[in-house]
Amino acid sequence: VSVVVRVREPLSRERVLAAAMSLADAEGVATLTMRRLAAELDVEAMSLYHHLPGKEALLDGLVDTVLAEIDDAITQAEKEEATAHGWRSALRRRFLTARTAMLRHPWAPGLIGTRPTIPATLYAYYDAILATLIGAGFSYHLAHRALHAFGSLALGFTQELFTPTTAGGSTDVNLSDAELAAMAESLPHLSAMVQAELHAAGGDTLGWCDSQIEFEFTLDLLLDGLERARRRPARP
Amino acid sequence: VSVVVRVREPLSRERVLAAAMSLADAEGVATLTMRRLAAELDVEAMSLYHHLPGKEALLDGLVDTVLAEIDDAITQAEKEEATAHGWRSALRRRFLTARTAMLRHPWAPGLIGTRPTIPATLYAYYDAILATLIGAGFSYHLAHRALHAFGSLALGFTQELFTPTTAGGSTDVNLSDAELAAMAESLPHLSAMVQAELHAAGGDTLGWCDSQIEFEFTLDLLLDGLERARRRPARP
DNA sequence: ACCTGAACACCGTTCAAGT
DNA sequence: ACCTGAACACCGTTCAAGT
Repeated sequence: VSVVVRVREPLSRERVLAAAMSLADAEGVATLTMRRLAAELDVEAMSLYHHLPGKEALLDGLVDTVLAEIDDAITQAEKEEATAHGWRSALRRRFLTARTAMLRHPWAPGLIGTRPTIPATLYAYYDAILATLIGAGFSYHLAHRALHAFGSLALGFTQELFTPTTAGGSTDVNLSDAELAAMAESLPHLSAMVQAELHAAGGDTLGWCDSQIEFEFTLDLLLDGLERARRRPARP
Repeated sequence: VSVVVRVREPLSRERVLAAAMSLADAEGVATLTMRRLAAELDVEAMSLYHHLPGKEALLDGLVDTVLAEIDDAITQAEKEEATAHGWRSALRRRFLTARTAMLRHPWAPGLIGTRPTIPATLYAYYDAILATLIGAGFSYHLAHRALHAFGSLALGFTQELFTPTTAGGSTDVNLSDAELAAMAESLPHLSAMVQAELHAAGGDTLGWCDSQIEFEFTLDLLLDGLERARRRPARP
């Protein structure tokens, strides 16, 4: 008899991280358990511990991988080209590039926000931002404040509290007339705003709360403010 | 024989939430398990389910409680007084008030950020912000963008990625000369910034990364930008 | 009605044992 | 060396049973 032997590729830190990455992308970071991840790799949960110290290390590894992805996306050519157009467009470009990576991995912001220690990669990332600011004549003091002001925007995401995707009287939401009336009474401005914006968007629900446009608006607000602060050299 | 009977106060949703609140404040939201919370109340874990449908409801309840705390702190008198001084100082006051509540409950930002559904209380909170903006002549469109731009600032917290509290060569950090040199080489701008800022603060580590000042700086940056956008009525 | 013990289906992780 | 089974100490939650 002839026997086909399916040789399993040996496990490795890289293979484990890659599997964790696609599992998180596909089914969310909540489903990422050691047992489930092991099953995905056709292995027992305990085998993972030979390549990673534990789950915390796994999560740290995921964050590092995403940060590396961002850095890869910001190619040298891009950096130089953008720098030629000034610090403002250089950072704008950088943050928007980071954002595309974050959109690929929707779980990353939450993970980055809850990690107990700052990943070492992040320091290099901020050093690069600082290089741009200092090179443009920012004082260390103002550059420092700029870093804080950017906050999570520097990594391409925002902490959105207000996503009233289904709060309005749009067609795809089933609210009774009574409910709509109650909402118009208890939340008059919110209701009016949703109506006005939906009307302006021509009933196009996609135009309502376009996160890309909102992101760029907020970013430009900050960049403009910093540019003004930069030209007003006296410290407050 | 005389018998002293210690009558236990009966459980209630309020008592459970209050206990959860103080447990989270004292030991962090991570230690908040149904079993641990029950033990704190001198009761079995399963008793909690008579007053709350489950753990998700418990967490939702915690968020609602914090939001109610913020709303209580923004008294009517404050609102009116602040409104008399314009939308800018009204919102500034509101967001700084929210911040004090968040400082009392450091776990709240993380919880609010990860809750799957938006708490109903939040809609009322945003309706009040909108009332201020619209009353000041904001268009619904610009007001909408303002809400997104505020993001978590409206609830008094920021997603801080960069907290180099111990990254510098400060006295309370034990870095060898070799490590310092390595850092100065790999992270030149970050090192220089930390040095410059520590020197400017006169070696006062407290003056370095004062989160209150950083918060107000970012907030003013946004408020100034929105004020300029308000006076430039044409939509971009 | 309110509270409870035992049990179920999960976690991350340890450890001794396999090859 | 790399992988594994069984076990431990936890989770949230269900359910039948107590009072």
